[in-house]
Amino acid sequence: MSQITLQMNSFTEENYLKAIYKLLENETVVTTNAIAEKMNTKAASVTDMLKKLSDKKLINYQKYQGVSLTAKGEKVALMIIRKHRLWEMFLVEKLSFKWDEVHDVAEQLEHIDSDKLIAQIDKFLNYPKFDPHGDPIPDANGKFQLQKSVPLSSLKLSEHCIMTGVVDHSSAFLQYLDKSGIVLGNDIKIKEVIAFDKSLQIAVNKKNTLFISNEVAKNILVIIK
Amino acid sequence: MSQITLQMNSFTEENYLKAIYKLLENETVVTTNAIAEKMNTKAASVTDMLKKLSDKKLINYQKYQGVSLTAKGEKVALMIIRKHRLWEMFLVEKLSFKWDEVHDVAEQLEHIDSDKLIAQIDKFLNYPKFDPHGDPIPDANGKFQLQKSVPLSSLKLSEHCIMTGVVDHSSAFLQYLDKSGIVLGNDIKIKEVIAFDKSLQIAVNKKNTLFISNEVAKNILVIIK
DNA sequence: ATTATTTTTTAGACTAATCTAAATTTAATT
DNA sequence: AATTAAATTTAGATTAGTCTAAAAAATAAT
Repeated sequence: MSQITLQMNSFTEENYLKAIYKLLENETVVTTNAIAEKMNTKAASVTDMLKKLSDKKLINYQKYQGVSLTAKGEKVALMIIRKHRLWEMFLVEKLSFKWDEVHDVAEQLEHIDSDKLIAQIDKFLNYPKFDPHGDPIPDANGKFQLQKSVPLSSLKLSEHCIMTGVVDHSSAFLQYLDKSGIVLGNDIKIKEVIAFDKSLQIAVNKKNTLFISNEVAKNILVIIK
Repeated sequence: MSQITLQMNSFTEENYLKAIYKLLENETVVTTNAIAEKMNTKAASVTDMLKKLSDKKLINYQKYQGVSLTAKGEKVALMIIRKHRLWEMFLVEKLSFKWDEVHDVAEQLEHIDSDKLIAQIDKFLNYPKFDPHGDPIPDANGKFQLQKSVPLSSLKLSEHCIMTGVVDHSSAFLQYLDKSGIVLGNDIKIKEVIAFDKSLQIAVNKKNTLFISNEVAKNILVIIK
């Protein structure tokens, strides 16, 4: 049986590209040592991989000069991040994982290779734009929703928003949200801002009115509608 | 950082164990060549792996004598089969994959390592006992449903079952089944029982509705879901 | 019961990803 | 500008999994 060798990237290559992508969010060029630290490996191993990724035209690399991603490399990285975040969403929304339990499993699931699978998961979740940590989920073309999440505490009176994530992942906080019926994707409107302590009166999904402290509001991430 | 070497099996080891398990369903001992063929590899590679699996006490192996699984090896194989079949079920039931589209993806998903994940998928699917092909799904202890087949004619209204075999093996009957599109492993639901002659209206695979006589129903063996 | 054939194993080599230790290049400091 | 320190790369090994070709064992056939 003939086996088409479709230019696939190994798990390891994918992980390097993802690490480089994340490091590039802060810097314009990333160093060998930074990658080694992030990947929990040694600089010599990184150098070897950089040559390989460079040969495959996934990164821009000149000896001793650090690396950046090519358009092709960035696309690959974004698709992995897309898969990672969609799987995290799936685990939380459909399989009742806690927000702090999903990472290790998503690290594995992000490498599953099936366009149909990820398209169906996306659909099953109703095309979420943010993952449970409030991070944006790139679409199938690698484009992000251009709005980024902000703390609920930064909103003004009568502003309208959608809950996208949390800052504090402690189970104490998550349990509080649970008890209060505040769930990812909820529509939240600021009904009153108490000047004294910056506590808020909010309407959740246009009916459930409740009071939350500024401390809580600072830990809830939202996008403004 | 100290890395605990938790006796994990690689993807490759898992695939060998699964292949051996499947070959053992027909034979009491399996040969190097049979494994090579199933794994799409060469006999020499198989020999190397057999030594490794034997060292890990996952198989019983004596040079030139073929192999069988140890209790430990069988447990590992069963857990992979469990994961494979649960994932297939998930893909078909929740993500609207067709039966013939699920295999390749399930081959990847079966190696994801997370007890919680598989427990939750099982729960999410409401603890199915059979996969979309009618194959039984081992439980978390590696036990299969030891339910015995009964004639379809013994079921009550709206009961749900899986076709497992026939009583009458005549070619006339088998041709009738073929023509009616009733295949081993099919999901069958009793939609109506005609009191007068005990004939049935059934839904095959949740869509294909047809009428069968009591005579036919007596000759179709099923297990109740 | 020998010989021929098939099956299985060994020997030696290859690739991907990693490592340590040494060499080289760049950056920082006097 | 010269020297020291830090970062990076090279050289050479290692491990998992694979391969080809040759050797050894088991099976089949005369």
